[in-house]
Amino acid sequence: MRNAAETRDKLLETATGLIWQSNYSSVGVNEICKQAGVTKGAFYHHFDTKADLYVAASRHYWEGMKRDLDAIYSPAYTPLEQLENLIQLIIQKQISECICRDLEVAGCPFFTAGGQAGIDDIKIRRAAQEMEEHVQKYSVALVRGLKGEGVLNGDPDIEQVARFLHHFIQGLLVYGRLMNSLDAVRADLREGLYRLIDLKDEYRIAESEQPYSKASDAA
Amino acid sequence: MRNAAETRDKLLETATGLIWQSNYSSVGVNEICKQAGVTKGAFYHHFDTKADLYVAASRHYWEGMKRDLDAIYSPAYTPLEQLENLIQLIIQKQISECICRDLEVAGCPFFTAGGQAGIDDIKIRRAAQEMEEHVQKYSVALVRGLKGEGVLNGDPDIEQVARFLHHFIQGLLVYGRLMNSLDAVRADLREGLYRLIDLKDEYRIAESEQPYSKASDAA
DNA sequence: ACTTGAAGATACCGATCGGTATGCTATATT
DNA sequence: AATATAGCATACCGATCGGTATCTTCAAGT
Repeated sequence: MRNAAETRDKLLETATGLIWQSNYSSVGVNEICKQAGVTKGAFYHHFDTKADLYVAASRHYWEGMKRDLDAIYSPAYTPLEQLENLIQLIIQKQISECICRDLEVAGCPFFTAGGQAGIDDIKIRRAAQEMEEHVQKYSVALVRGLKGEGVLNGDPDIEQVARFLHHFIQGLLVYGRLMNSLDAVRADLREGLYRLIDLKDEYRIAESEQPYSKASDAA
Repeated sequence: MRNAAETRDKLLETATGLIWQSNYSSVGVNEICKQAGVTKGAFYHHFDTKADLYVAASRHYWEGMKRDLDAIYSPAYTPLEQLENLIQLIIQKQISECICRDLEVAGCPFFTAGGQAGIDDIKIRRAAQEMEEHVQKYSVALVRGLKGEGVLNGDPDIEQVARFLHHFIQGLLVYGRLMNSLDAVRADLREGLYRLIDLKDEYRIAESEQPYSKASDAA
């Protein structure tokens, strides 16, 4: 009974990290255990299968992301500020998540893994779908706020535009990861989102006048 | 010397198919050989490593896609028609590629695999980058044509918008695959692209008046 | 103090992994 | 016809795969 929760968390985070820098099927249980400093007996004491660990890690990861999203979508901010917060968060996350790794862009390991899962890996797929549903709610709220504020052109389908954001962000992050270039993400993120939500020109922020400097790592 | 090219092609296409319905690292050499009706000796006669097969399969896949792209981007079409062709091709490809498989949406296996590859799998990454570079040229040509035709609002950065298309399409296909819903792709593809290229309203085609019916499978 | 069960350690399981060594066979070359 | 080599088959390699069986340890409940 010596520190069960800590062992579990260590496994969760180690697994997330390893899956992050490669992918689900190429990361072995042995490797996870070794890096987590945990024996296999302990592993299978906490999780029935490797897939179950994955699902747990996915939820664990979402909890952290939920905190971030709650923060940037706080009612303390206007919808426009929330949008800006989102842009900054995406960039910032790539930096923080890639610390101690050799990647410039991480993306979301669980989402991409879910998109690559075969029909057989139902658990993996469901985990990604679950996260997708969660994040979609936040995006809908953002777009609804923007629309309510009257900063969008036309009369868009809110849920559809929310999906647009998601598609684009995911695609961009995969691209950024493929090219191993965070600058590639920076170059396209803002303008792409602006176009997808069709933000009125007068509310757009030019790339040259970004609020924070790129290197504001100060925690 | 009995039919070397055929054996090679069989391996290439079998590998592509298998990787398609799952992913690179979870598909074994044995499985590929078995399904291709080829022995392991034959496999390693044609390819040095599994990764080399993957790269070859990637190029083989690109050759087919290049033919498709050359067809839809033919000078016989106006830029607007080319755009419409692209939309139809993406949908159609998902249908044709998924025949005999249990997936509704396939996406591009090589691109997503490249995006998930670790730093170590340089070959896999390079293959995806290579294909990315190729397809980007086509997208640039499309956007340039559209801009030249004067059907786009504003004065967009052509290369950037071309990248936008790619990000969005890839993200959407991963989403469609995750949800296993081709309708999800259909629902967002056209409108998303329109917004990213900022096509003038008068040139947009409403979802309800699509040129071909959804079920036109006739080869 | 004694029991109980969670937490974890060690050793092992058959299966499969990517890859190799060697041999056979048919065709092309001389 | 003899030879050489591409094309392929069979058998096998050590390593690793996900998972299990069994054991110890330690802390809480009574």
